[in-house]
Amino acid sequence: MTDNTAPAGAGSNGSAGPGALERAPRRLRADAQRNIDSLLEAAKAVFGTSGVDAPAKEIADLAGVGVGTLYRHFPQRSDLVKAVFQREVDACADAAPELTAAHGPGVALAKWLHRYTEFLATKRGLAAALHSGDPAFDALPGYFMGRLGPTLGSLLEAAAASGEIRADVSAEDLLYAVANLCMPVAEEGVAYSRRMVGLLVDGLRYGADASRSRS
Amino acid sequence: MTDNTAPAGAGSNGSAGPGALERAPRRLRADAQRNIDSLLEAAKAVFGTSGVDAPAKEIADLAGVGVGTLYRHFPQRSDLVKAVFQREVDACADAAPELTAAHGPGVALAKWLHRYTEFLATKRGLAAALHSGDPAFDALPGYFMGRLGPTLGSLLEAAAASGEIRADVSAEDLLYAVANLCMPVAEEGVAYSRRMVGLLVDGLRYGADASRSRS
DNA sequence: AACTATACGGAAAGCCTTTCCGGTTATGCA
DNA sequence: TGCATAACCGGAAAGGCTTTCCGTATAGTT
Repeated sequence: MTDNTAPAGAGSNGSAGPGALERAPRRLRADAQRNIDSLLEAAKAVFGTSGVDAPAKEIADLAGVGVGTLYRHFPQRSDLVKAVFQREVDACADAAPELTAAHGPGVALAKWLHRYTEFLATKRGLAAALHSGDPAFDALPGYFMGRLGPTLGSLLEAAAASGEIRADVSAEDLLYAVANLCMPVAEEGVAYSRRMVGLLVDGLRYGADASRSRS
Repeated sequence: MTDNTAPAGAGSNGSAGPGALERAPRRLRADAQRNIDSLLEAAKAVFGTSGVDAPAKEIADLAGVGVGTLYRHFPQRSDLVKAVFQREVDACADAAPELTAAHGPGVALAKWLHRYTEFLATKRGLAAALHSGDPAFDALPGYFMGRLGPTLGSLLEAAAASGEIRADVSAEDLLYAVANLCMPVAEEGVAYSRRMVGLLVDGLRYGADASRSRS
């Protein structure tokens, strides 16, 4: 639990110094770090129960802190969501190399997309948040794209090069499309999302040769 | 403008008496009907400007009535949305026969799905509302399914029978999927939705023979 | 032990939805 | 035409949520 996720402000340190993890500005006061941990834990629990757009107070109460504290550490709701799911997003991105090593490009692509689907579909409300238009979630799409875009880009490129899929679909488009298809639908559950993403993947396969000769 | 849409309560009169259009309970008082018309007109305008989840007050103000009046005639926000888009949804459903007459089953299906896409994608926030989970919009998905489900069902059946698409996808799934794909995406506009729906349609074509022999 | 930068917590402000009811007005009847 | 009244109007009020703000408390330091 005592992970030192750097919230609010310490922007995704893509270009940090050598080895420096996130100690950029100063050391956090002990109680502050404790509260951040409590908040992340509480948020994780509440997100699972009531979705990512649960009332802020619910999270603060469960964490045993005031709402003021929550907002100071995570000024935007998306900051909290980002922090909570960061590890899982990373894991998703990291799964690509293994899949590439174990399967052909086309299969690797398909399997990775289904893994991404699984992640999104089981996080109640996450997919919706990605497209809500609510300014509170503004930063999320960018974060997802930045983290997963290159990963999917490589997979797509490889699969297209091997002629297994068409070459005219961008990684961003696909990430958004899958996220959209993972929106919860009345009654239906994850199974629906799986089916539809499968359909989309088949669509990628459909015009494979044509698009290749065209480009 | 002076259409006599029957709001709130006068459920879709699928089984009205002979010729009776919507005079079921009683005649509406003249000012009431006037206000309903104003509200519909205002809602249409505001939906176009600020999306379907614009503040109720904004609509009431533009219509020149109090919020109380709005809520009396349209207790749920979905009632208002439904009333505003009813004609367009009907037009969408009615387009199917023409398409069927003019093209082969596969093409007719594809063209109809694109027409549906066009409708959704140009109504800012409509797609989002369909899946928002917000109780205010609860009735919408059912309405769309009920109105468009049978239409798409026929198209699918015909296309599957002719072997142009696989037979293992339901009309409901597809309606939801397209609605999902029409969710607005940063920067991109309708073009994105068109592309992705096209991909999905290609997915339908992909396994055509396999699914046919399998069934 | 005392001092100060940091951080806490909840009250307050602001926005939105939804309900409610005293006042108004259209409508049918004499 | 004039009246009685059911139907309808409009906005105030209640309740919920987010976000800001600031007096108070405390960790870390000397």
